[in-house]
Amino acid sequence: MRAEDRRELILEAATRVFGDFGYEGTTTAGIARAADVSQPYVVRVFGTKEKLFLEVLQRALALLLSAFRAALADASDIPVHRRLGIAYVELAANRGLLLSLMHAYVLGRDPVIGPVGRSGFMSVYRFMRDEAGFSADETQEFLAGGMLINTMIGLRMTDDYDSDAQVRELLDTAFPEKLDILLLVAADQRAEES
Amino acid sequence: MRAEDRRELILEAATRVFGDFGYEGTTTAGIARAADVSQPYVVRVFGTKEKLFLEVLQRALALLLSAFRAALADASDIPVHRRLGIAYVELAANRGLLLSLMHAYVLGRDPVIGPVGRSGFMSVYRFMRDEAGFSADETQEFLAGGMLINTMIGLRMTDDYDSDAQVRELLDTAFPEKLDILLLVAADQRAEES
DNA sequence: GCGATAAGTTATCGTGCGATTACTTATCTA
DNA sequence: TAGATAAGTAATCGCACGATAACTTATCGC
Repeated sequence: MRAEDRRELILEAATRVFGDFGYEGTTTAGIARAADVSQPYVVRVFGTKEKLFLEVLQRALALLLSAFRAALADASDIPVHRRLGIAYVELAANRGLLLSLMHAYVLGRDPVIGPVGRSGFMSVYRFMRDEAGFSADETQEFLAGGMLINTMIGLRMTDDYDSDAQVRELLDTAFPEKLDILLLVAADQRAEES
Repeated sequence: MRAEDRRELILEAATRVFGDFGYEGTTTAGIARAADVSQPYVVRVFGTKEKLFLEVLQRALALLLSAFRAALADASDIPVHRRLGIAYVELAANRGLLLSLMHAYVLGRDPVIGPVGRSGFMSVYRFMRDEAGFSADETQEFLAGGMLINTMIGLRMTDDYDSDAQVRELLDTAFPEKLDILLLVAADQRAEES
């Protein structure tokens, strides 16, 4: 296989594994297993685990912004707010994408990951303010909702959707639409892990 | 020193270190250094690193709920929403407390930490709904704001408060009050780390 | 003051990890 | 078709980590 294609496959696998286990909790061997290549190959292609994580973050952010721009450009009678909200939740179908970013967001202390996380987060903020035309208040509220969504995904709260009425109430409120996507992804994941 | 007091000192130190480096990123030696005891002692008191983290989480959650209950009981003309919001931000003065919880919130995949994180989060949800009298929508919005605050702390976004106007705008919006607490804690932290 | 118990430490061990080295296999081109 | 180049693997290394074992010091009741 061409190195470039293999690279992309490893990046996708790494996104899932980093999302599940976090930066420190992830091993290059785990990524290699998920990508069905040898562990040294993962290291050789990306140099170090840290560089691989940074590439995962950049790719995730690029996909996020690209999805937002598509949702913004897609003229329809649905209000922009809702269009962007739907686009965000739909990103959860790309397993590990939002979660890998979230892991970076709680590692601000790291001298390498910290600055990348901050600048990545702010590039989303800038998109909202400058491209989507949100006010500061609207942007704050949108981002807050996004962070709650990330938290629900990180906690795997959907696991308790059927068994706990209050979890159901919370998730129904936090995901006014497209909750079905999340429940489906979660079911897939549980199936894969067993 | 009495074992019970030493235990509490280690828990406080562990809260800070887990908050900074995450669960996997934290070493028992790092905690020992922060608590000024030997590494094996940390392990002996708590059994394993995992058990120590679980105790950190339980303590953090207990402090959080206790702060909320105090804010709720404290009769004043300030509306409940604002009182609870202020109480939450004030918890950031207890370094690592909110962040340790946040780290647990993105480790839902872990068979031990996952359930604890979910039940911890839901106990906050239940407080809002049952004790504070929030509606589902109000609770969702409050929690979303909380997750954004956690993210700002995790990213150490305050580091760029002075140098980036958009960061300033974001933080001023996300922290309508008591932002000063955060800026102060961040300054302390930077001083300590250098 | 002495034995027991509680509160610690130093030294060390096994292991899992990221990374390196040396090797192998396939593909393309002169 | 030889030989170069790209795409991979197997074997291994050094080390940092969590945990254990063995030892030391202080405190307190008798």
